[in-house]
Amino acid sequence: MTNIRDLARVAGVSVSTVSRVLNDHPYVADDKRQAVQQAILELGYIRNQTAVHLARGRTKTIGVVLPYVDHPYYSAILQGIARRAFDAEYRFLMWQTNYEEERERLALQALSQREVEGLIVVSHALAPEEFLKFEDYGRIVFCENHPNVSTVYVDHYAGFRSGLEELIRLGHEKIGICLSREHSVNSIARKKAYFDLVPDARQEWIDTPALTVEDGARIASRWLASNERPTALLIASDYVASGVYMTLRKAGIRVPEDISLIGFDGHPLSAVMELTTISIPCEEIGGEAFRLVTESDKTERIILPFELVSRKTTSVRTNV
Amino acid sequence: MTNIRDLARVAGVSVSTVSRVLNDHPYVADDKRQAVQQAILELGYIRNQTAVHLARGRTKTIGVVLPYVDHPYYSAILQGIARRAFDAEYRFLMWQTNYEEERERLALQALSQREVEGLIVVSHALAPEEFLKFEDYGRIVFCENHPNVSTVYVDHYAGFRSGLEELIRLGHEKIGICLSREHSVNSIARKKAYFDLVPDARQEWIDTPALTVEDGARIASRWLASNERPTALLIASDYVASGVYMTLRKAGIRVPEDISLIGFDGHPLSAVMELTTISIPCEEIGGEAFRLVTESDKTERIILPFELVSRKTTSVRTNV
DNA sequence: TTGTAAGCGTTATCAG
DNA sequence: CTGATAACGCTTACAA
Repeated sequence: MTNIRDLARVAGVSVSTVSRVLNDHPYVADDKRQAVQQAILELGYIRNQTAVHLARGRTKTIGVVLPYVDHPYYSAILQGIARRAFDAEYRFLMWQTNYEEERERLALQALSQREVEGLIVVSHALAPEEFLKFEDYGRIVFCENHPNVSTVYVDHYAGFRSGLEELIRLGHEKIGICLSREHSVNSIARKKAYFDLVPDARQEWIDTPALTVEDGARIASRWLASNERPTALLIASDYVASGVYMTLRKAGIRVPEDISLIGFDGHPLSAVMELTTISIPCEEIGGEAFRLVTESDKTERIILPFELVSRKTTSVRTNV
Repeated sequence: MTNIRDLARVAGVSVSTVSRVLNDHPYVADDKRQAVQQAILELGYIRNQTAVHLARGRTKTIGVVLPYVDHPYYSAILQGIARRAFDAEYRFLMWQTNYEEERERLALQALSQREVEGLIVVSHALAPEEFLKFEDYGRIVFCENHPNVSTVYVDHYAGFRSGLEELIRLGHEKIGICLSREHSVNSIARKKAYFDLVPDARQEWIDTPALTVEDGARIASRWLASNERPTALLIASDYVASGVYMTLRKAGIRVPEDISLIGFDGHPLSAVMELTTISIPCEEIGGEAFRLVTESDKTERIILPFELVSRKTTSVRTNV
């Protein structure tokens, strides 16, 4: 493999001059520059990035920790990261973790080993403190609301609150909620909003996990089988809400007459399904997280807005 | 930053011994091994992967080229790649291209610059030959059916054929198809199946692009507005099919009485929507592609199966 | 504007 | 089993 030294020899210059040409430095005489470029062509030289990384002491690569790729919320965030990374000529490595702590630790290890310069933690199982132990090795940005960390997030307490307020306004009293995971920060915030706002909030009306369309089907079946049914459901994901919606309709339940449904995320699917939803800017979360991890030099907290989008799955309570 | 030399000094051994300990080589005396391990703890040593990469001449990283992350087909493949990569202790860099040639070229550049050892090209805009020019730098595996390349794919001609045969068997004559992109290899194969099999195949009954739920809504509107309507639609993605389905139902069209619908991919959504679909093993495509790019040393072609899953959106033609 | 030479932090060969 | 020492391919003071 031809290297910078071969180039120098053929071009009749020193390696530093070659390096300067390669990096578009000023102060290189035109004839030398051309000689180097000529040699590059002649020898079919291609620069070895790994060597550049080592010599520069940086990789222009960040790491992304997320539980699943195959889920609209995460893939939307990833899309946001990918876009910004491309523009900034950064690369990123991804750790798809299934929420397994061991996998998350591997990302942390990569950070300490200087493989990546920073980490975007989209969602995680490990305690935030575990991540912060590695702060010395590079910036760590979360996409969830933890105290004292750099984070880009949506206020899920307020988000859920707005959904619940809407349902209460519509006359609903028996309201159930569906949470993605039992103990995630987001779920805890959402649960708090539920108990704070809904007088008749009940533990048994909290369903979890709510991550996939299949979860939606399960939640609907459970609702159908229960003897005291909520008249409204606030569901932490449009995907899941779609599953609930379709399964209920299949069973002859009328939405919104028999039950009101509100989803979350504002996924394009919700528009086509005419699902009332709380829309959040997923791509922007990813984009901003990328910005923080690469550009910011202090702990920053960015709160992105949500918006209640009323469509056809919510209405005034009509039954008991 | 403490390095291998510091370690050697503190442990009272040579750097080679340290390296041996680090790499679990045999032939290291127990006391020296322990001395090194002691030093590692003492100095809080962490190995620099970039240096390892340079010295070893390999990065244990592959590249993935794909147009969008935020699409169930691609994210499912990505999930398959991610899983296998994790197990094999490989990392991967992703180029999210929007089908822009310039972006695809950057992935190729990374291959030639030895940043990645191989490339999985899930879908692409550049001609396959452009990719093959870079074969010297590492293995390139496609997830589409091109001649003379390593590839993992589903026979989309046969897949579409099976869907069309089903519709014909059900008595449909006026059949339309929806293709993801106009000129992709998959679309060409599918179009061929259409013209080969459907006697009354018409150019105007081919709708494209069909990639997003919104495309589904558009396709449905177009169908509603047309004066000669197909009685059946074979749609290249479940996502799009869902959009078509919901939009038609909204307009009072009965599925399958008024129109039969078949989707593609076998996405979980199709089950909940009771969509007839042609199911393919997306994750396995990714997984096998990873295997080929990292393990195989010859041009290999792997054809993965599809399966027609009949559900509630197809029936015998009842109207004209 | 250019060149020399010392890194960057490892691995790996080869002699002992 | 162990240690010198030469790679790996590039960047970057520093001196000229």
